[in-house]
Amino acid sequence: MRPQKVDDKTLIEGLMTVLRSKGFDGASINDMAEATGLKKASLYHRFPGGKKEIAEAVLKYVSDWNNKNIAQVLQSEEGTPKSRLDKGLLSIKNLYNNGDSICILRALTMENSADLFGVQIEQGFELWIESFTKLGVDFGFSKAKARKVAMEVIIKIQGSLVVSKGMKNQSPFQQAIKSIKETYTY
Amino acid sequence: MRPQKVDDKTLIEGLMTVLRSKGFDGASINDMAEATGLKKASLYHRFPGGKKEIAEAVLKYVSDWNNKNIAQVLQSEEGTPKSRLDKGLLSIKNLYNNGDSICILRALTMENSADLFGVQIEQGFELWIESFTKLGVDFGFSKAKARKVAMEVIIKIQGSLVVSKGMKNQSPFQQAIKSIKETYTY
DNA sequence: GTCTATAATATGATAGAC
DNA sequence: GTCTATCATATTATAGAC
Repeated sequence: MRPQKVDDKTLIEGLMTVLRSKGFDGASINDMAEATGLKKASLYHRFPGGKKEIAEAVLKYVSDWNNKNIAQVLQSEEGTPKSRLDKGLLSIKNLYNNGDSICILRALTMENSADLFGVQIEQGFELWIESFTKLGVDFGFSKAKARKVAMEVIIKIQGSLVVSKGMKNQSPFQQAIKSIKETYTY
Repeated sequence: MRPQKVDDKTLIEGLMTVLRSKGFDGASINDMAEATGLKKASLYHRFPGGKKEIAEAVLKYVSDWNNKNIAQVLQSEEGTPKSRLDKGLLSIKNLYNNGDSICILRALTMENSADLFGVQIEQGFELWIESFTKLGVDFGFSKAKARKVAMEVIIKIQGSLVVSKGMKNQSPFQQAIKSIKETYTY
């Protein structure tokens, strides 16, 4: 065996970048090879199932990231609810490059990819909603109010990302993050 | 010349359905042929520029639709602001099949399509924002407040569509429409 | 204007050398 | 584990009959 040219994490992150900027149909194996520095056949060696397996691995990585940087941060026992909110929102800002990137769940929510990865996409959204709901409860909201606010938060993040990308202007996203802080602290 | 098999409007609407459910890269000319009942070569006859020209024609159709059903309705001289809001929101509900469909501007906001149709997409969002801003002014808001509310409305619509599609549940979209009415009437 | 047939290219995927 | 070479298929696009 030759030495591994690209480590797993770097590889997955490169693949994720391609998938979320081009979508499942728009991202060719060649695109992925160029982005990661591996050749097509090497990608097939590491993901024998081809493009579908690649997307599944990326979604698994995203799920792990969400658990670590959203769920665990927002629901941690340490720190005040406010400090956890700030930390979570900072992770989100970085995740979306301050409004310049698309959410990969959104990028994969087209007919073809939604058919293939519907469950993973659904669970991704669920995790965010549950995490923000629990945070709202810690802020003193009733369960019902907390869930309502959580939905509004997720919707605001997703919507502002769509608008920011469509209008080539990051401020809708940045404003949305600000207003989410106010939602919880006033 | 043989008789025209499909009229322009029916054709464009069929093409629009394919484009917004599969995206620019995901929609093949064959998909479009099947959806419209024409053969590939016939599509090339009517759109010599191929897929790009098809998408441009669809975006032109969308722009006209927006002018007629959003801009003109919201900014009409007739009726109360509230009645115009209700009429516009009803058009929006129908446009997105009550939360079951994706916004075509969103579907075409991927790297490839955004590069090709960036200006049209940008103008599409602009039109919505301007229209809702003017409506807000008619409701008695200051210009600044009206624009802020308009941005929140667009973001809420786009975000709720993403979440509804991702979670296979139309209620986020339906709730969003309700809450938009409240935004203007309380 | 629509169709069948076909060309040219891109893409997903595999075989086999190193 | 990575690579070059290759294949089969899908896709964009065109030619020419009706």
